Amino acid sequence: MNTLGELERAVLEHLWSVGGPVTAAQLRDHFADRNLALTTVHTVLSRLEQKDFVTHDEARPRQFTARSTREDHMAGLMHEVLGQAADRQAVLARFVGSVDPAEARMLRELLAGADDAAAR
Amino acid sequence: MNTLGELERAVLEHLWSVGGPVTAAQLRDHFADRNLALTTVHTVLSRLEQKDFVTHDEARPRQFTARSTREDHMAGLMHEVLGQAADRQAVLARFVGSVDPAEARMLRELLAGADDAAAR
DNA sequence: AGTCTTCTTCTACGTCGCGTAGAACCGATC
DNA sequence: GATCGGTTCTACGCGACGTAGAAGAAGACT
Repeated sequence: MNTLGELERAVLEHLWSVGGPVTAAQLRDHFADRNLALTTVHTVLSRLEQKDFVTHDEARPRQFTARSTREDHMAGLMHEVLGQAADRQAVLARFVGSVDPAEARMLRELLAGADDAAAR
Repeated sequence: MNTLGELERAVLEHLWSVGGPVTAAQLRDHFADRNLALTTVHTVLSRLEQKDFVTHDEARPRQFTARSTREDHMAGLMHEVLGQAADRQAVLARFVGSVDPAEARMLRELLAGADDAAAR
């Protein structure tokens, strides 16, 4: 399963919110409060790369980018959890049983749309 | 977030599948292939207790029980993931966008029911 | 009651992942 | 080719987890 450390998560989060490519120096500056050494940022980035969350180009100041969007990642995590369940339906039932009403309505609409698409 | 080790997970899994109370000795026997010492099982159980996944009674050979069901636990995990998302709706959209049709239909029914209940 | 047996708790060690960074190395620029 | 910023290598400390021996407690047996 997914297992990211605190800093790893924070870095990935920043890559997501920026959306585009980011250099190690920019990351260090973004986390100025933590007073990180540049090499620390590089270490974290390379670990994120090993875990396939991040890629970098070959430009001289390396540009790092998140592989997937935050939303896809999280939806993926949810599917990962669900995938480990023996009784998927039971889990889904508990899950939707405790989403708030506004989100429930949104889910219904989304599901109705999916149905239309499937029917066509 | 939730972070369980391999053995911790396996033990919890067994408690879930048994459903009822289980002794440390029974657990050791269930994992006979691993050749675990009883104390190892106890350590794992006490760590699971610290993490609030397990309780035990005061009977002489202690009886250990999982606090929540597997389904509730997993639904809870899904909510935990969702709870960390800035844009919950976007995540939900991706999520339901990739459930298989049968499960989508089930979800629609469940959500319709929830709506009825909320409307009353 | 005193001891034997069994179960439980305490303490500890090895390993691994992560935060952290110095040291060494590489590529461009003056 | 010396210098300077950027990159990779190597490593250390710490906390979590698998693992279990040693010590302690609660009954059982005589």
